Amino acid sequence: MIPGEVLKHLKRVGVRLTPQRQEILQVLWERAQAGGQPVNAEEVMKRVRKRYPAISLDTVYRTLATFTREGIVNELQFKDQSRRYELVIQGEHHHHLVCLGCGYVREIAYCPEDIIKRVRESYTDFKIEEHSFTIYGYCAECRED
Amino acid sequence: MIPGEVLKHLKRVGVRLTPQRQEILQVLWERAQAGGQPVNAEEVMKRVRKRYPAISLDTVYRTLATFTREGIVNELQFKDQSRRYELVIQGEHHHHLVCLGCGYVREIAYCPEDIIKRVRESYTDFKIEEHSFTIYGYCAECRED
DNA sequence: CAATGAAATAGGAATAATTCCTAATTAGGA
DNA sequence: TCCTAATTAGGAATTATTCCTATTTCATTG
Repeated sequence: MIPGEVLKHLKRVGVRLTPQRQEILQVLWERAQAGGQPVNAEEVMKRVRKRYPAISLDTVYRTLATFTREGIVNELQFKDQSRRYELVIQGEHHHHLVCLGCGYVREIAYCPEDIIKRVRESYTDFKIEEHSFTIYGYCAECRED
Repeated sequence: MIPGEVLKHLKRVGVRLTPQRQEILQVLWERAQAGGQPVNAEEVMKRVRKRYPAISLDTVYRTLATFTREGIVNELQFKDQSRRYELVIQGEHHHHLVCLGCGYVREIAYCPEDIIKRVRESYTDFKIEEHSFTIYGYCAECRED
């Protein structure tokens, strides 16, 4: 089930709850339940099409952008050039460990908050909005040595 | 002048020193001298063409990939979808503060080494190769409030 | 519960960034 | 100087994302 909170939030900020958006949310939710591997737009489209065959890729992109703007979704940009998305779980914050071989993503709970705080204090004219921290390497299956 | 060390390194690892590569290196070097704002491939091509009009974009991409592989260049991927590159200055390591308005990049010296260490220790089956840490926000000129 | 208007959608075209392909050229060791 | 594997130019192809526009629809209001 889609978290009721999210639906309430969308309603509150005046984002219409179309069936397409509900399906996309559903797909993201299922993904989060099934291990939290981030998805790209293409993948979201494929999954949504199983239940809603007419959805366009453009709608998926627009919706993901809207959800990102509303803080419901995180838009991730790794080195592999395609954006991936993950549902934001309430009050949770994490970073990623990405395998350069297979692309598998693991969450890491640590966050360099101390550095962000220091940067905020030393660059007072810069208004910090967000940050990304990603560690790349090779997982057990992909490493060669 | 291009750092002699880099040329030596390329020779040592068997990477041919073509005029195209020298020009690209020169451009990256000049960029580093002039404040260190990272460049994308298109920009590198434009600059190289001033002195070497025939160079192709493909060559620029290939060369930047080669340099990255050799550790001479850092390939950066910010949220704006285009890759940017910067010359690696010997023994120096830094991260970035990026303006979401104008794209201006500032270097930050702090690095979350402690976290990387901890991750290395707790995920022993994962072979860490690199990491990226970027703070996004708005610079003095672009912030609205 | 029907009308209405702004918001959202489908579908395809357009754009942007990057990579691929191939014949021709060239660096640099022998 | 010769030779060969590495590299290049140029354009085509691919991939990811955004734009465009006519049509549809949500959800508010009467």
